[in-house]
Amino acid sequence: MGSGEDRKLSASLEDYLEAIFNLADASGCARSKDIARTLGVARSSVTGALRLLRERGLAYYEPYGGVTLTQQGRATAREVARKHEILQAFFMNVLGVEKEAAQRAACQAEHALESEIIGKLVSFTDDAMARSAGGRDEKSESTGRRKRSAKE
Amino acid sequence: MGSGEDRKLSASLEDYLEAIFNLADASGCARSKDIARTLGVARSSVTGALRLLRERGLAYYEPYGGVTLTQQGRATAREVARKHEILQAFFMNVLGVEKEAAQRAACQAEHALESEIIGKLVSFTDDAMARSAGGRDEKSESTGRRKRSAKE
DNA sequence: TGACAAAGTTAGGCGTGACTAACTATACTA
DNA sequence: TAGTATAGTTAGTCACGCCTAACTTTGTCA
Repeated sequence: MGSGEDRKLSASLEDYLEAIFNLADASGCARSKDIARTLGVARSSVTGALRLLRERGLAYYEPYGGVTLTQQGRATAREVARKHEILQAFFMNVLGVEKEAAQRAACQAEHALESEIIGKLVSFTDDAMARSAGGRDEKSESTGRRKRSAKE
Repeated sequence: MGSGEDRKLSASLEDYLEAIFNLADASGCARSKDIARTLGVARSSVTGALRLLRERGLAYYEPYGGVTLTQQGRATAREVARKHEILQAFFMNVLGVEKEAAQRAACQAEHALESEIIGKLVSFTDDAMARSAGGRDEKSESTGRRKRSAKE
């Protein structure tokens, strides 16, 4: 049991991972300050979280250096981000929830639901969208899952 | 700000409230031991939670006495239980998730979703059920929301 | 009515996740 | 290059939510 703890991540650490993933995706490198701003926590809380992610083998991180994710960290973050997108798409496109509220709800629910249910939600959302579109345009834009650039 | 704190309840306290509500519903009175068994926690954890619920004006509770909910406690518990039922119905009846998994997922998600989304989920689940039944039998059994005896 | 079992509480501890305050490192600019 | 602003870390604290161990209260029964 040296480096990579593989216990289930807490909701909080999943949030950090997702934030780092999105920031790195947008600007190449995640800064501690930006992570703090994104998640609405103090900078010192970020430092603590980064240490935990490093201990678990999910992030590369040196004090005063930048933060990047390990291969495993990216994989986990991508899974969290995927859940988020699927849930948000369901709330918006199927239930008709307004974007901000859908965003908030997805943030909460992404930690609560297992992959089995997420999988069923994807099929369901895609079907519902296809049904409501009545086949008139190209299919399955529902989950908006084609945008992430596939680095790694 | 004397007795009734009205800050948002933690997921944990919502669970306690729901358990007390269901136990009292089933057997008239919630025992500490049964709450512990229901939630899979130690008896001492229940004692702590009961004190918090009392401080917030949600439960009547005397050491070594029984536990009952206040009017506000019952209202809150009913809302949590309602969310649970709606979510479980959606997972089972719309997504086709197996009962145990739906139960588990509802337990997690009930704390994450606000009333607006739950409301939309009700309409959606009812519609979906009516659609899939093709109007052949009486409508809106989907959410199974007619069983709770309406005391108070 | 005294002994015993079951139920419940108290005390103390641990992990997590946040905070503030104060410090250190880094980067910018005059 | 010295001063200063910004970024990041460390130290200390707090609340929450759980645990175990030991204690107290209550109820039952011979």
